Amino acid sequence: MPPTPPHPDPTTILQPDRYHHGDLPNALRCAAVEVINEKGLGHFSLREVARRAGVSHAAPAHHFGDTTGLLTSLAVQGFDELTAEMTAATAGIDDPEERLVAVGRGYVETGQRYPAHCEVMFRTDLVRCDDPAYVEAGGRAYGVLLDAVRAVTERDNPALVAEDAADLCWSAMQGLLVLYPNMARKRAALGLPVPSLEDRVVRFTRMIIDGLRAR
Amino acid sequence: MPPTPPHPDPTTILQPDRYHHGDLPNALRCAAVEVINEKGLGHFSLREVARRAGVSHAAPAHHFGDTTGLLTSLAVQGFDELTAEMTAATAGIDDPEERLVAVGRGYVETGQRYPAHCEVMFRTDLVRCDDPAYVEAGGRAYGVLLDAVRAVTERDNPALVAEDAADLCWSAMQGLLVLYPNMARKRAALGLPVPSLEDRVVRFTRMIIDGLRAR
DNA sequence: CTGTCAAGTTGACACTGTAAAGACTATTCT
DNA sequence: AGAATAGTCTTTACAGTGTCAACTTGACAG
Repeated sequence: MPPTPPHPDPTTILQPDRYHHGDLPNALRCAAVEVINEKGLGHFSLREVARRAGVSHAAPAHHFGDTTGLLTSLAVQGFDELTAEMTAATAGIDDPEERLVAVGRGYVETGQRYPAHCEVMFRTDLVRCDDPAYVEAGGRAYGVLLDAVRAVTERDNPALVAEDAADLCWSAMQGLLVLYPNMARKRAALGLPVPSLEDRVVRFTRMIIDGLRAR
Repeated sequence: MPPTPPHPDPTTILQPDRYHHGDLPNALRCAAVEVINEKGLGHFSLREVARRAGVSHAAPAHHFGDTTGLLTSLAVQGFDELTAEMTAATAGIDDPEERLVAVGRGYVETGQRYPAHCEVMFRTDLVRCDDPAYVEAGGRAYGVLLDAVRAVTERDNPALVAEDAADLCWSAMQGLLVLYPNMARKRAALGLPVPSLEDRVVRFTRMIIDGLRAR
Protein backbone atom coordinates (compact mmCIF):
# COMPACT_ATOMS: atom_id res chain seq x y z
CA MET A 1 0.00 0.00 0.00
CA PRO A 2 1.73 3.15 -1.15
CA PRO A 3 1.80 6.09 1.25
CA THR A 4 0.34 8.44 -1.33
CA PRO A 5 -3.15 7.81 -2.67
CA PRO A 6 -3.04 5.85 -5.94
CA HIS A 7 -4.41 8.80 -7.74
CA PRO A 8 -6.63 11.70 -6.86
CA ASP A 9 -10.32 11.33 -7.13
CA PRO A 10 -11.39 11.70 -10.75
CA THR A 11 -13.67 14.52 -9.78
CA THR A 12 -10.87 16.70 -8.53
CA ILE A 13 -10.80 19.81 -10.57
CA LEU A 14 -8.01 21.98 -11.61
CA GLN A 15 -6.32 24.72 -9.73
CA PRO A 16 -7.03 28.41 -10.30
CA ASP A 17 -5.52 29.60 -13.52
CA ARG A 18 -1.86 30.19 -13.30
CA TYR A 19 0.59 29.99 -16.06
CA HIS A 20 2.12 26.94 -14.59
CA HIS A 21 -0.78 24.70 -14.10
CA GLY A 22 0.22 23.03 -10.90
CA ASP A 23 -0.52 19.45 -11.78
CA LEU A 24 -1.15 19.32 -15.45
CA PRO A 25 -0.33 15.63 -15.88
CA ASN A 26 -3.16 14.66 -13.59
CA ALA A 27 -5.52 17.17 -15.13
CA LEU A 28 -4.75 15.69 -18.52
CA ARG A 29 -5.35 12.15 -17.33
CA CYS A 30 -8.71 13.18 -15.91
CA ALA A 31 -9.65 14.92 -19.12
CA ALA A 32 -8.53 11.90 -21.12
CA VAL A 33 -10.81 9.69 -19.06
CA GLU A 34 -13.70 12.05 -19.77
CA VAL A 35 -13.05 11.98 -23.47
CA ILE A 36 -12.76 8.20 -23.62
CA ASN A 37 -15.96 7.78 -21.66
CA GLU A 38 -17.87 10.14 -23.88
CA LYS A 39 -16.49 9.43 -27.33
CA GLY A 40 -14.80 6.08 -26.99
CA LEU A 41 -11.19 5.23 -27.54
CA GLY A 42 -11.76 5.16 -31.28
CA HIS A 43 -12.45 8.87 -31.32
CA PHE A 44 -9.88 9.83 -28.77
CA SER A 45 -8.22 13.15 -29.44
CA LEU A 46 -5.25 14.64 -27.68
CA ARG A 47 -6.27 18.13 -28.63
CA GLU A 48 -9.69 17.66 -27.12
CA VAL A 49 -8.02 16.50 -23.94
CA ALA A 50 -5.86 19.60 -23.85
CA ARG A 51 -8.89 21.76 -24.51
CA ARG A 52 -10.77 20.28 -21.57
CA ALA A 53 -7.80 20.74 -19.32
CA GLY A 54 -7.86 24.41 -20.35
CA VAL A 55 -4.47 24.32 -21.90
CA SER A 56 -3.01 24.70 -25.36
CA HIS A 57 -2.98 21.77 -27.72
CA ALA A 58 0.76 21.20 -27.53
CA ALA A 59 1.10 21.31 -23.77
CA PRO A 60 0.62 17.54 -23.24
CA ALA A 61 3.74 16.80 -25.25
CA HIS A 62 5.93 18.28 -22.52
CA HIS A 63 4.67 15.73 -20.04
CA PHE A 64 3.79 12.65 -22.04
CA GLY A 65 5.67 13.03 -25.29
CA ASP A 66 2.89 11.87 -27.50
CA THR A 67 -0.53 10.29 -27.39
CA THR A 68 0.68 6.82 -26.50
CA GLY A 69 2.62 8.37 -23.63
CA LEU A 70 -0.56 9.76 -22.12
CA LEU A 71 -2.44 6.52 -22.64
CA THR A 72 0.38 4.50 -21.15
CA SER A 73 0.21 6.68 -18.10
CA LEU A 74 -3.51 5.99 -17.90
CA ALA A 75 -2.88 2.28 -18.15
CA VAL A 76 -0.40 2.40 -15.29
CA GLN A 77 -2.90 4.28 -13.16
CA GLY A 78 -5.50 1.68 -14.05
CA PHE A 79 -3.26 -1.17 -12.96
CA ASP A 80 -2.52 0.55 -9.69
CA GLU A 81 -6.20 1.08 -9.13
CA LEU A 82 -6.85 -2.54 -9.94
CA THR A 83 -4.22 -3.69 -7.49
CA ALA A 84 -5.68 -1.53 -4.77
CA GLU A 85 -9.22 -2.64 -5.49
CA MET A 86 -8.35 -6.32 -5.45
CA THR A 87 -6.34 -6.15 -2.27
CA ALA A 88 -9.06 -4.14 -0.59
CA ALA A 89 -11.68 -6.64 -1.67
CA THR A 90 -9.83 -9.53 -0.08
CA ALA A 91 -9.14 -7.78 3.21
CA GLY A 92 -10.24 -9.85 6.16
CA ILE A 93 -11.24 -12.86 4.11
CA ASP A 94 -9.42 -16.04 5.03
CA ASP A 95 -11.10 -18.83 3.13
CA PRO A 96 -9.11 -19.28 -0.11
CA GLU A 97 -12.15 -19.81 -2.29
CA GLU A 98 -13.91 -16.75 -0.96
CA ARG A 99 -10.73 -14.74 -1.34
CA LEU A 100 -10.51 -15.62 -4.99
CA VAL A 101 -14.12 -14.68 -5.53
CA ALA A 102 -13.39 -11.38 -3.82
CA VAL A 103 -10.50 -10.79 -6.19
CA GLY A 104 -12.86 -11.30 -9.08
CA ARG A 105 -15.24 -8.83 -7.53
CA GLY A 106 -12.40 -6.35 -7.24
CA TYR A 107 -11.57 -6.83 -10.89
CA VAL A 108 -15.07 -6.10 -12.04
CA GLU A 109 -15.42 -3.28 -9.58
CA THR A 110 -12.42 -1.67 -11.19
CA GLY A 111 -13.81 -2.31 -14.62
CA GLN A 112 -16.98 -0.55 -13.69
CA ARG A 113 -15.43 2.29 -11.78
CA TYR A 114 -12.66 3.02 -14.28
CA PRO A 115 -13.90 1.73 -17.60
CA ALA A 116 -11.73 4.15 -19.55
CA HIS A 117 -8.59 2.97 -17.82
CA CYS A 118 -9.50 -0.64 -18.40
CA GLU A 119 -10.08 -0.08 -22.08
CA VAL A 120 -6.54 1.12 -22.40
CA MET A 121 -4.66 -1.33 -20.21
CA PHE A 122 -4.26 -4.12 -22.73
CA ARG A 123 -4.41 -2.16 -25.93
CA THR A 124 -0.93 -3.09 -27.04
CA ASP A 125 -1.25 -0.90 -30.10
CA LEU A 126 -1.96 2.25 -28.12
CA VAL A 127 0.36 1.77 -25.20
CA ARG A 128 4.13 1.61 -24.89
CA CYS A 129 4.21 -1.95 -23.57
CA ASP A 130 7.91 -1.87 -22.78
CA ASP A 131 7.58 1.13 -20.51
CA PRO A 132 9.01 -0.06 -17.18
CA ALA A 133 6.27 1.60 -15.18
CA TYR A 134 3.72 -0.23 -17.30
CA VAL A 135 5.20 -3.69 -16.88
CA GLU A 136 5.76 -3.17 -13.18
CA ALA A 137 2.25 -1.96 -12.49
CA GLY A 138 0.89 -4.88 -14.49
CA GLY A 139 3.11 -7.26 -12.57
CA ARG A 140 1.85 -6.01 -9.23
CA ALA A 141 -1.76 -6.49 -10.22
CA TYR A 142 -1.05 -9.95 -11.53
CA GLY A 143 0.71 -10.81 -8.30
CA VAL A 144 -2.40 -10.17 -6.25
CA LEU A 145 -4.40 -12.53 -8.42
CA LEU A 146 -1.68 -15.13 -8.45
CA ASP A 147 -1.48 -15.17 -4.67
CA ALA A 148 -5.18 -15.72 -4.35
CA VAL A 149 -5.13 -18.52 -6.88
CA ARG A 150 -2.15 -20.16 -5.26
CA ALA A 151 -3.96 -20.29 -1.95
CA VAL A 152 -6.72 -22.29 -3.59
CA THR A 153 -4.56 -24.68 -5.55
CA GLU A 154 -2.16 -25.31 -2.69
CA ARG A 155 -4.99 -26.39 -0.48
CA ASP A 156 -7.18 -28.24 -2.94
CA ASN A 157 -4.99 -29.35 -5.82
CA PRO A 158 -1.25 -28.96 -5.31
CA ALA A 159 -0.52 -30.69 -8.61
CA LEU A 160 -1.96 -27.77 -10.50
CA VAL A 161 0.34 -25.04 -11.79
CA ALA A 162 -0.92 -21.90 -10.10
CA GLU A 163 0.29 -19.66 -12.93
CA ASP A 164 -1.89 -21.55 -15.41
CA ALA A 165 -4.92 -21.19 -13.22
CA ALA A 166 -4.23 -17.53 -12.61
CA ASP A 167 -3.94 -16.91 -16.33
CA LEU A 168 -7.27 -18.60 -16.85
CA CYS A 169 -8.91 -16.43 -14.24
CA TRP A 170 -7.42 -13.29 -15.67
CA SER A 171 -8.47 -14.23 -19.19
CA ALA A 172 -11.99 -15.02 -18.14
CA MET A 173 -12.39 -11.74 -16.29
CA GLN A 174 -10.88 -9.74 -19.10
CA GLY A 175 -13.06 -11.44 -21.68
CA LEU A 176 -16.11 -10.98 -19.52
CA LEU A 177 -15.49 -7.27 -19.28
CA VAL A 178 -15.29 -7.02 -23.05
CA LEU A 179 -18.06 -9.41 -23.90
CA TYR A 180 -20.59 -8.57 -21.24
CA PRO A 181 -22.50 -6.03 -23.32
CA ASN A 182 -22.86 -8.58 -26.10
CA MET A 183 -23.94 -11.30 -23.73
CA ALA A 184 -26.46 -9.04 -22.11
CA ARG A 185 -27.89 -7.97 -25.43
CA LYS A 186 -28.17 -11.53 -26.59
CA ARG A 187 -29.94 -12.70 -23.48
CA ALA A 188 -32.28 -9.76 -23.61
CA ALA A 189 -33.11 -10.56 -27.21
CA LEU A 190 -33.99 -14.10 -26.23
CA GLY A 191 -36.22 -12.94 -23.44
CA LEU A 192 -33.93 -14.45 -20.83
CA PRO A 193 -33.17 -12.60 -17.62
CA VAL A 194 -30.02 -10.51 -17.82
CA PRO A 195 -27.68 -11.20 -14.92
CA SER A 196 -25.58 -8.36 -13.54
CA LEU A 197 -21.91 -8.17 -14.28
CA GLU A 198 -21.05 -8.90 -10.70
CA ASP A 199 -23.30 -11.92 -10.78
CA ARG A 200 -21.42 -13.13 -13.82
CA VAL A 201 -18.00 -12.71 -12.32
CA VAL A 202 -18.94 -14.54 -9.16
CA ARG A 203 -20.52 -17.34 -11.13
CA PHE A 204 -17.52 -17.68 -13.42
CA THR A 205 -15.07 -17.62 -10.59
CA ARG A 206 -16.90 -20.41 -8.81
CA MET A 207 -16.99 -22.48 -11.97
CA ILE A 208 -13.27 -22.05 -12.38
CA ILE A 209 -12.67 -22.94 -8.77
CA ASP A 210 -14.67 -26.10 -9.25
CA GLY A 211 -12.26 -26.91 -12.04
CA LEU A 212 -9.23 -26.15 -9.92
CA ARG A 213 -10.37 -28.59 -7.30
CA ALA A 214 -11.13 -31.40 -9.70
CA ARG A 215 -8.94 -34.41 -10.44
CA MET B 1 -7.55 14.29 -67.10
CA PRO B 2 -6.06 11.93 -69.66
CA PRO B 3 -8.07 8.89 -70.65
CA THR B 4 -5.55 6.59 -68.95
CA PRO B 5 -7.05 4.28 -66.34
CA PRO B 6 -7.34 5.94 -62.98
CA HIS B 7 -5.89 3.11 -60.90
CA PRO B 8 -3.06 1.17 -62.51
CA ASP B 9 -1.79 -0.30 -59.28
CA PRO B 10 -0.22 -3.68 -60.20
CA THR B 11 -0.03 -4.99 -56.65
CA THR B 12 -3.75 -5.44 -56.29
CA ILE B 13 -4.82 -8.96 -57.04
CA LEU B 14 -8.06 -7.67 -58.42
CA GLN B 15 -9.49 -7.34 -61.81
CA PRO B 16 -7.81 -5.50 -64.68
CA ASP B 17 -8.26 -1.80 -64.29
CA ARG B 18 -11.66 -0.66 -65.26
CA TYR B 19 -13.54 2.28 -63.99
CA HIS B 20 -15.87 0.05 -62.10
CA HIS B 21 -13.61 -1.91 -59.92
CA GLY B 22 -15.32 -5.23 -60.03
CA ASP B 23 -15.43 -6.06 -56.38
CA LEU B 24 -14.35 -3.02 -54.49
CA PRO B 25 -15.95 -3.97 -51.18
CA ASN B 26 -13.77 -7.05 -50.95
CA ALA B 27 -10.69 -5.21 -52.08
CA LEU B 28 -11.31 -2.65 -49.37
CA ARG B 29 -11.73 -5.30 -46.73
CA CYS B 30 -8.47 -6.89 -47.76
CA ALA B 31 -6.69 -3.57 -47.69
CA ALA B 32 -8.20 -2.80 -44.31
CA VAL B 33 -6.84 -6.05 -42.94
CA GLU B 34 -3.41 -5.14 -44.26
CA VAL B 35 -3.50 -1.76 -42.63
CA ILE B 36 -4.65 -3.11 -39.30
CA ASN B 37 -1.97 -5.76 -39.32
CA GLU B 38 0.74 -3.28 -40.12
CA LYS B 39 -0.25 -0.20 -38.14
CA GLY B 40 -2.70 -1.45 -35.59
CA LEU B 41 -6.30 -0.47 -35.13
CA GLY B 42 -5.22 2.65 -33.31
CA HIS B 43 -3.65 4.05 -36.45
CA PHE B 44 -6.27 2.79 -38.85
CA SER B 45 -6.98 5.13 -41.72
CA LEU B 46 -9.74 4.88 -44.23
CA ARG B 47 -7.80 6.92 -46.74
CA GLU B 48 -4.86 4.60 -46.50
CA VAL B 49 -7.18 1.70 -47.16
CA ALA B 50 -8.53 3.40 -50.25
CA ARG B 51 -5.02 4.14 -51.39
CA ARG B 52 -4.01 0.50 -51.15
CA ALA B 53 -7.06 -0.59 -53.02
CA GLY B 54 -5.98 1.81 -55.74
CA VAL B 55 -9.05 3.93 -55.47
CA SER B 56 -9.86 7.45 -54.49
CA HIS B 57 -10.24 8.30 -50.84
CA ALA B 58 -13.97 8.82 -51.00
CA ALA B 59 -14.81 5.60 -52.79
CA PRO B 60 -15.31 3.50 -49.64
CA ALA B 61 -18.15 5.71 -48.54
CA HIS B 62 -20.33 4.48 -51.40
CA HIS B 63 -20.09 0.92 -50.14
CA PHE B 64 -19.71 1.19 -46.40
CA GLY B 65 -20.96 4.63 -45.52
CA ASP B 66 -18.21 5.49 -43.11
CA THR B 67 -15.32 3.94 -41.25
CA THR B 68 -17.46 2.01 -38.79
CA GLY B 69 -19.36 0.59 -41.73
CA LEU B 70 -16.21 -0.95 -43.16
CA LEU B 71 -15.09 -2.24 -39.78
CA THR B 72 -18.52 -3.71 -39.12
CA SER B 73 -18.28 -5.55 -42.38
CA LEU B 74 -14.91 -6.90 -41.30
CA ALA B 75 -16.37 -8.04 -38.02
CA VAL B 76 -19.14 -9.91 -39.79
CA GLN B 77 -16.62 -11.62 -42.01
CA GLY B 78 -14.63 -12.53 -38.92
CA PHE B 79 -17.62 -14.09 -37.24
CA ASP B 80 -18.42 -16.11 -40.33
CA GLU B 81 -14.85 -17.28 -40.50
CA LEU B 82 -14.97 -18.17 -36.84
CA THR B 83 -18.13 -20.17 -37.31
CA ALA B 84 -16.61 -22.06 -40.21
CA GLU B 85 -13.37 -22.71 -38.37
CA MET B 86 -15.10 -24.01 -35.26
CA THR B 87 -17.44 -26.29 -37.11
CA ALA B 88 -14.60 -27.60 -39.23
CA ALA B 89 -12.52 -28.26 -36.15
CA THR B 90 -15.22 -30.41 -34.59
CA ALA B 91 -15.94 -32.45 -37.69
CA GLY B 92 -15.82 -36.15 -36.98
CA ILE B 93 -15.24 -35.77 -33.27
CA ASP B 94 -17.88 -37.43 -31.14
CA ASP B 95 -16.66 -37.28 -27.58
CA PRO B 96 -18.20 -34.12 -26.07
CA GLU B 97 -15.10 -33.12 -24.17
CA GLU B 98 -12.87 -33.47 -27.19
CA ARG B 99 -15.39 -31.59 -29.26
CA LEU B 100 -15.29 -28.65 -26.91
CA VAL B 101 -11.52 -28.63 -26.96
CA ALA B 102 -11.70 -28.65 -30.73
CA VAL B 103 -14.00 -25.65 -30.65
CA GLY B 104 -11.42 -23.85 -28.56
CA ARG B 105 -8.77 -24.78 -31.06
CA GLY B 106 -10.94 -23.39 -33.82
CA TYR B 107 -11.34 -20.17 -31.91
CA VAL B 108 -7.64 -19.66 -31.52
CA GLU B 109 -6.98 -20.81 -35.05
CA THR B 110 -9.24 -18.02 -36.20
CA GLY B 111 -7.53 -15.58 -33.91
CA GLN B 112 -4.19 -16.45 -35.40
CA ARG B 113 -5.30 -16.62 -38.98
CA TYR B 114 -7.41 -13.47 -38.94
CA PRO B 115 -6.01 -11.34 -36.14
CA ALA B 116 -7.22 -8.12 -37.73
CA HIS B 117 -10.79 -9.37 -37.92
CA CYS B 118 -10.66 -10.55 -34.34
CA GLU B 119 -9.41 -7.23 -33.10
CA VAL B 120 -12.50 -5.62 -34.53
CA MET B 121 -15.22 -8.09 -33.65
CA PHE B 122 -15.89 -6.91 -30.12
CA ARG B 123 -14.81 -3.32 -30.40
CA THR B 124 -18.22 -1.90 -29.62
CA ASP B 125 -16.94 1.62 -30.12
CA LEU B 126 -15.78 0.97 -33.68
CA VAL B 127 -18.57 -1.26 -34.90
CA ARG B 128 -22.27 -0.68 -35.47
CA CYS B 129 -23.40 -3.28 -32.95
CA ASP B 130 -27.06 -3.05 -33.93
CA ASP B 131 -26.36 -3.92 -37.54
CA PRO B 132 -28.51 -6.98 -38.20
CA ALA B 133 -25.77 -8.74 -40.15
CA TYR B 134 -23.46 -8.21 -37.19
CA VAL B 135 -25.77 -9.63 -34.56
CA GLU B 136 -26.73 -12.56 -36.75
CA ALA B 137 -23.17 -13.51 -37.59
CA GLY B 138 -22.28 -13.24 -33.93
CA GLY B 139 -25.25 -15.37 -33.02
CA ARG B 140 -24.25 -18.14 -35.40
CA ALA B 141 -20.75 -18.30 -33.98
CA TYR B 142 -22.07 -18.36 -30.45
CA GLY B 143 -24.43 -21.15 -31.40
CA VAL B 144 -21.60 -23.44 -32.39
CA LEU B 145 -19.93 -22.95 -29.05
CA LEU B 146 -23.16 -23.32 -27.14
CA ASP B 147 -23.91 -26.65 -28.81
CA ALA B 148 -20.51 -28.01 -27.91
CA VAL B 149 -20.86 -26.89 -24.33
CA ARG B 150 -24.33 -28.29 -24.04
CA ALA B 151 -23.10 -31.69 -25.13
CA VAL B 152 -20.69 -31.69 -22.22
CA THR B 153 -23.06 -30.42 -19.58
CA GLU B 154 -25.91 -32.66 -20.66
CA ARG B 155 -23.77 -35.71 -20.27
CA ASP B 156 -21.77 -34.80 -17.20
CA ASN B 157 -23.71 -32.21 -15.27
CA PRO B 158 -27.28 -31.60 -16.40
CA ALA B 159 -27.90 -29.23 -13.52
CA LEU B 160 -25.55 -26.70 -15.03
CA VAL B 161 -26.92 -23.91 -17.21
CA ALA B 162 -25.25 -24.43 -20.56
CA GLU B 163 -25.45 -20.74 -21.43
CA ASP B 164 -23.46 -19.84 -18.35
CA ALA B 165 -20.76 -22.33 -19.20
CA ALA B 166 -20.66 -21.21 -22.81
CA ASP B 167 -20.26 -17.62 -21.74
CA LEU B 168 -17.38 -18.60 -19.51
CA CYS B 169 -15.66 -20.42 -22.35
CA TRP B 170 -16.16 -17.52 -24.70
CA SER B 171 -14.87 -15.04 -22.17
CA ALA B 172 -11.82 -17.11 -21.42
CA MET B 173 -10.94 -17.51 -25.07
CA GLN B 174 -11.51 -13.87 -25.81
CA GLY B 175 -9.44 -12.78 -22.83
CA LEU B 176 -6.72 -15.20 -23.76
CA LEU B 177 -6.49 -13.76 -27.24
CA VAL B 178 -6.07 -10.28 -25.83
CA LEU B 179 -3.83 -11.13 -22.93
CA TYR B 180 -1.61 -13.74 -24.48
CA PRO B 181 1.13 -11.32 -25.54
CA ASN B 182 1.30 -9.98 -22.02
CA MET B 183 1.35 -13.43 -20.50
CA ALA B 184 4.07 -14.56 -22.84
CA ARG B 185 6.18 -11.50 -22.09
CA LYS B 186 5.78 -11.98 -18.39
CA ARG B 187 6.77 -15.62 -18.49
CA ALA B 188 9.73 -14.86 -20.69
CA ALA B 189 10.86 -12.17 -18.28
CA LEU B 190 10.74 -14.68 -15.43
CA GLY B 191 12.75 -17.20 -17.37
CA LEU B 192 9.82 -19.58 -17.53
CA PRO B 193 9.05 -21.51 -20.69
CA VAL B 194 6.52 -19.75 -22.92
CA PRO B 195 3.68 -22.04 -23.93
CA SER B 196 2.13 -21.62 -27.34
CA LEU B 197 -1.26 -20.04 -27.72
CA GLU B 198 -2.76 -23.32 -28.78
CA ASP B 199 -1.29 -25.00 -25.75
CA ARG B 200 -2.94 -22.36 -23.62
CA VAL B 201 -6.34 -22.72 -25.16
CA VAL B 202 -6.33 -26.47 -24.77
CA ARG B 203 -5.16 -26.21 -21.19
CA PHE B 204 -7.81 -23.63 -20.34
CA THR B 205 -10.57 -25.55 -22.00
CA ARG B 206 -9.71 -28.67 -20.05
CA MET B 207 -9.64 -26.75 -16.80
CA ILE B 208 -13.06 -25.34 -17.55
CA ILE B 209 -14.38 -28.75 -18.46
CA ASP B 210 -13.12 -30.10 -15.16
CA GLY B 211 -15.20 -27.40 -13.54
CA LEU B 212 -18.24 -28.24 -15.59
CA ARG B 213 -18.14 -31.83 -14.45
CA ALA B 214 -17.70 -31.00 -10.80
CA ARG B 215 -20.47 -31.17 -8.20
C1' DC C 1 20.53 41.24 -12.14
C1' DT C 2 21.59 37.36 -15.05
C1' DG C 3 21.28 32.55 -16.71
C1' DT C 4 18.98 28.65 -16.94
C1' DC C 5 15.41 25.62 -17.19
C1' DA C 6 10.85 23.69 -17.10
C1' DA C 7 6.14 24.75 -18.49
C1' DG C 8 2.89 26.58 -21.97
C1' DT C 9 1.91 29.02 -26.31
C1' DT C 10 1.73 29.81 -31.16
C1' DG C 11 2.09 28.57 -35.79
C1' DA C 12 2.88 25.36 -39.26
C1' DC C 13 2.66 20.93 -41.80
C1' DA C 14 0.91 16.78 -43.49
C1' DC C 15 -2.66 13.94 -42.63
C1' DT C 16 -7.42 12.40 -41.38
C1' DG C 17 -12.89 11.59 -41.99
C1' DT C 18 -16.80 13.19 -44.16
C1' DA C 19 -19.72 15.71 -47.29
C1' DA C 20 -21.22 17.66 -51.78
C1' DA C 21 -21.06 17.87 -56.48
C1' DG C 22 -19.30 16.32 -60.77
C1' DA C 23 -17.79 12.53 -64.23
C1' DC C 24 -17.98 8.13 -65.96
C1' DT C 25 -20.16 3.53 -67.10
C1' DA C 26 -23.72 -0.04 -67.30
C1' DT C 27 -28.25 -1.13 -67.44
C1' DT C 28 -32.82 -0.60 -68.21
C1' DC C 29 -36.77 1.52 -70.49
C1' DT C 30 -39.11 3.04 -74.36
C1' DA D 1 -31.67 1.84 -81.60
C1' DG D 2 -31.27 6.08 -78.30
C1' DA D 3 -32.34 8.22 -73.86
C1' DA D 4 -32.97 8.18 -69.04
C1' DT D 5 -31.49 6.36 -64.89
C1' DA D 6 -28.96 4.29 -61.31
C1' DG D 7 -24.64 2.96 -59.56
C1' DT D 8 -19.77 3.66 -59.19
C1' DC D 9 -15.89 6.40 -58.66
C1' DT D 10 -13.39 11.15 -58.67
C1' DT D 11 -12.69 15.76 -57.37
C1' DT D 12 -12.87 19.42 -54.39
C1' DA D 13 -13.49 21.33 -49.99
C1' DC D 14 -13.63 21.81 -44.89
C1' DA D 15 -12.90 21.13 -40.19
C1' DG D 16 -10.27 18.56 -37.12
C1' DT D 17 -6.14 15.74 -35.89
C1' DG D 18 -0.93 14.59 -34.16
C1' DT D 19 3.46 16.27 -34.02
C1' DC D 20 7.26 19.38 -34.67
C1' DA D 21 9.92 23.75 -34.09
C1' DA D 22 10.30 28.22 -32.34
C1' DC D 23 8.78 31.41 -29.13
C1' DT D 24 7.18 33.32 -24.39
C1' DT D 25 6.48 33.09 -19.58
C1' DG D 26 7.57 32.35 -14.84
C1' DA D 27 10.49 30.63 -11.10
C1' DC D 28 14.62 30.03 -9.05
C1' DA D 29 19.88 29.69 -8.19
C1' DG D 30 24.13 32.20 -8.35
